[in-house]
Amino acid sequence: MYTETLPAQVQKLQDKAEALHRKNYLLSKGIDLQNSSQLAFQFPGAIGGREDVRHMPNDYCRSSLFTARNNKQPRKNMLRTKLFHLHDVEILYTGFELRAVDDELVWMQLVHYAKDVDLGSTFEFNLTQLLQDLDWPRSGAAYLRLRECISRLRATEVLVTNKKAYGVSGSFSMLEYDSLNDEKGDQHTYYVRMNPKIMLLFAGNLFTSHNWDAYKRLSPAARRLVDYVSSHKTPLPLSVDNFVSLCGVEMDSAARARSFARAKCQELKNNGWVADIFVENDRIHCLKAAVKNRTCSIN
DNA sequence: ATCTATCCGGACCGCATTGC
DNA sequence: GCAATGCGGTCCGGATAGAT
Repeated sequence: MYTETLPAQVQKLQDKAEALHRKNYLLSKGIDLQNSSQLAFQFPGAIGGREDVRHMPNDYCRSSLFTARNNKQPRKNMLRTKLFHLHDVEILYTGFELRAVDDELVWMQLVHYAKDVDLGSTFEFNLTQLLQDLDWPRSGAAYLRLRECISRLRATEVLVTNKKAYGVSGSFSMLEYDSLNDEKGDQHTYYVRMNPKIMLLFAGNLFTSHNWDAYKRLSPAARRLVDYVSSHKTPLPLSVDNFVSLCGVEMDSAARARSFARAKCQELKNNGWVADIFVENDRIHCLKAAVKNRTCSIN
C-alpha cells in the first residue's frame, strides 16, 4: 500500500493553506468564486464593463511577461523561468516568449470577450471579429498569426507569487480551450475558458484599464512604458535599465538604451498619454494628470 | 443569386537594428 | 544623434467556398 512521504504530506498541507489564503483574499474583496466569478463585476462602468477599455493586471504591467523584442529575433522558450519584475512579485513562466506586438493584444481582447462569462465556463468567439477588434487585416497571414498567438497563449504555465496580496496564485495557463479543426488542421471554432485563478490578478482593483483604440496604436515598447506609468498612482522615476528589462530587449550600450527610452517617452507624450515624460540622469520621470487615454489607475 | 467568412497577392510601410 | 537597412507586418480589392 502506498503511503505518502513526509515531504509530500507537508506539500499537501502547504497547498491547502495557499488555497485557503487565496479564497480568503478573494472573500475579503467581496468575491466568492462559487457565486459570482465574472470579471465584468471588477471592471469600471458597472456590469458588463465599458466597451472602449481593456484591462491588464498590475502584476503583468510591471513584469516582462509581454516583451517588446524585435520580431526578427526568435522567441525564447522558457521553463519555469523567473521573469523580470519591478516589485516584490515573482512570476515563474513556462512557454514561448509572449510579445506585446501581438500576444498581449490578443490576450487582452480575449479577456474582454470573457468578462461576461463565469470564469472556467467556455465561450465561443469569431476569428474575423477578433481580427477586426485588433485592427488586423483579414489576410491569410493574419489568420495564421492569430491562431499562433492563441496556441502560444494556451501553451503557457504561469505561477505568480504576490505576498502582499493573494500569496501564491497556483499555476495556470494564460488561456484554455478546445477547438474544432478543418481538414488542414486549422482551428475554425474555439471553445475558450479563462482559468478562475486569473480573478486573483484582477480582484481588489489590482489592474489597469486602457483606452483600447489608443493603446493598440502604441508601439510595443511604448505600451510597456504606459503600463508602468498607468499602473502607479504616482509613478516614481524608472531607471532606463529597468525599462529596458521590462521590455525584455537587449541593448548594446547605455547610449542606445537612453535613446530608446527617449523615443518611447516622446511617443507617449505625443499621443497625450501623460502631461510630461522625459529622461534625466538615466531615469524616466513622468508627470501624469489630465491623461486622456488612461481611464483608471489603481495601485 | 446573395450573403458571409475566409483567404490571396503584391505594393507599401513601420520599426528595431546597424553603421557612421 | 541620425540616416540607412531590411525584415516582416499592413492594407485592401478581389477571389473562393459554403450556406441560405
